[in-house]
Amino acid sequence: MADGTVYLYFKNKEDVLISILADAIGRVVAEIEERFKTESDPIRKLHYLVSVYFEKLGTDKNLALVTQIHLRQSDQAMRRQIGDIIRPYYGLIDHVLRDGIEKGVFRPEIDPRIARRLVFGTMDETITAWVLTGAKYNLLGLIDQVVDLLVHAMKK
Amino acid sequence: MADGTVYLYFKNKEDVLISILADAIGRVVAEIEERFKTESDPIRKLHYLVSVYFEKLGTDKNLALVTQIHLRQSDQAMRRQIGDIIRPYYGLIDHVLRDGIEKGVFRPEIDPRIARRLVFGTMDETITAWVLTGAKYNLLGLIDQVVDLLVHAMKK
Amino acid sequence: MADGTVYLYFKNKEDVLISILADAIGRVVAEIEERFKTESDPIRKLHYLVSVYFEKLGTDKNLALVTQIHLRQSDQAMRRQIGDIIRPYYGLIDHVLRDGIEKGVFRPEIDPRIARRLVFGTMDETITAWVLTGAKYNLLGLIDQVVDLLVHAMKK
Amino acid sequence: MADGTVYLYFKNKEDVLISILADAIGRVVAEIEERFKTESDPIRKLHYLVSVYFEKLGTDKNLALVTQIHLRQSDQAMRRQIGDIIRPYYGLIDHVLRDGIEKGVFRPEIDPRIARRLVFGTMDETITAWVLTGAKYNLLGLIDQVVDLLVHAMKK
DNA sequence: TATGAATGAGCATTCATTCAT
DNA sequence: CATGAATGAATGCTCATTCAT
Repeated sequence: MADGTVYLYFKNKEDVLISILADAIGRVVAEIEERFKTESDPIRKLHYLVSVYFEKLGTDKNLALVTQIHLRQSDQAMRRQIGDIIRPYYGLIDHVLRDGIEKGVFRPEIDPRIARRLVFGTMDETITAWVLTGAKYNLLGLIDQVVDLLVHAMKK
Repeated sequence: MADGTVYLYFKNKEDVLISILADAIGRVVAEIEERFKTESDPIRKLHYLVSVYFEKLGTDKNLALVTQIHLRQSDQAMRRQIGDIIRPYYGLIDHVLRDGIEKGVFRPEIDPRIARRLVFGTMDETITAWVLTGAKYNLLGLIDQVVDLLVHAMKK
Repeated sequence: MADGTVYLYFKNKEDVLISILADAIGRVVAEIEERFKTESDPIRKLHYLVSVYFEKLGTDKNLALVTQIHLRQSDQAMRRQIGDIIRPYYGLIDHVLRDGIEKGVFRPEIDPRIARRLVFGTMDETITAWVLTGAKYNLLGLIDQVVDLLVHAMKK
Repeated sequence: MADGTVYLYFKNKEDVLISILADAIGRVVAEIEERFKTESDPIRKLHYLVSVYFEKLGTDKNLALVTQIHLRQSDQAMRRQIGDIIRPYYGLIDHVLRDGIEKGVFRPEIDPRIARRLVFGTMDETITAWVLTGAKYNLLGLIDQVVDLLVHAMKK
């Protein structure tokens, strides 16, 4: 595909990266929401929250490069757009946390906003470390250990 | 300060950013190491690990902008340098985790490498979120809640 | 032509200038070598050596500006490249000088290295003077007089 | 001497280089003119013309660097000044040539303007080659061979 | 007189974007 | 629809010059 062809389908480079992110996050969120319809256990929900995200990025190195490397070089205007796109996923994390608290599985004293950063930050750091090594090992093999730590952080 | 002035003190733009990071991490690590000489409780060590880092960035918005925003736009060569600079801090995290496991405070089954990403990823995400809001609230007020989550994630 | 366009065809500004020189000298040398195949008289060879060089620069003011003005502002690294490019032409001068001495046309006591500087220096000075006047007169009209001086300098 | 001190004595960098040249050429011209008062042989005059110039540059590498390298990077305005400064030396060359023709030593058919380029071009090329090798050999050792070639170029 | 830290105009180069084909 | 050569705004850096001390 030639350089110029991109501009037939996207407004600019920003639009390309944003679209890739929006598409990926959209699928992740849709898949998780679908699953949540039939899943009520907060811990299994949290496990699913992490595994779908890891699967999507862990099986698509280029996508991971976009989200963990290229999108980090964005300016303020773009960062706002990124925020808008990720918000639904943040919403799912918040939902799981509140649900877990409500159901007496997670500690009621945790602040969902801070716990959300724990969850997303841990995932993000794990994926970035994996990308920067050149995706040499299997990211999916870390899911259980990551979820175990997150669950312990919040559960009663 | 004029454009050219910076080149009297730094080799290039990369050198400016790297020097700022190296200086800050150096101070953080030195301060923590000093404290660790008289502190043996892994949980209080972890608290200190987080608070010194938060204090350094939370009281210097420009430093936080450099570490959370500007340094993220770096190329591969620079990322390796950044890795070298942060490694001592990673070493401190690892030390606390191993020490906590040895002393029977943290669960022996946790993988320190993954737990390190939990610790650093949570801190990083928390600080980035703070910077992106324009540092409108006090970052230091989050220390106890962040540490509480991290401790629960790992303790027996 | 826009600033950036040149970088589609050349590595950098140095490459532009060097390529122009290499191309010109390459043509000059090829033309002279071709002629030398059927020419055995050293004096006529010397005449041809000068006239091809003068013709190339004397009919292309921009080329002359590059060789006599722009390429003189080069740094040490570039000067070495220039030396490598001009060497074949120097080789032709040396060939003519040695050939002339062998054939008993030029004085055997002349040092070819110094005589080469006489030949090239005279040509260079003549062309530079012409360029600096704005190429207001016909350079080619000087060929016979220049060659006459050079021949007398060396012949028995 | 500090950077700024230069500007107490010279208008700008151009002025520094120009002054160095003017001073050197001035001394060379004065010395030659002095000698010419008691010398009437055109060939010995030519020899003196070359040797004083070679001596001045050949015993002061920095001066040679200025005249052969630094002054070549000048712009049009500066080149005119350089021309004005060298003109007296050109005048001496012209004088010797005309004198030699008048006295029947040099061939009457030579054009002094072109012969001047032969003389100056050969000297210039010889000195530049010497500077570019790092002044590793003794320039003065070439005087006799250079003058011999120049004399043969022009004498009857 | 002398200093040298600070200056900022100038320039080579890059790269996201355009547009004639 | 697709191309890719051409574009030129943006930027990192240099270096001759200035000026407060």
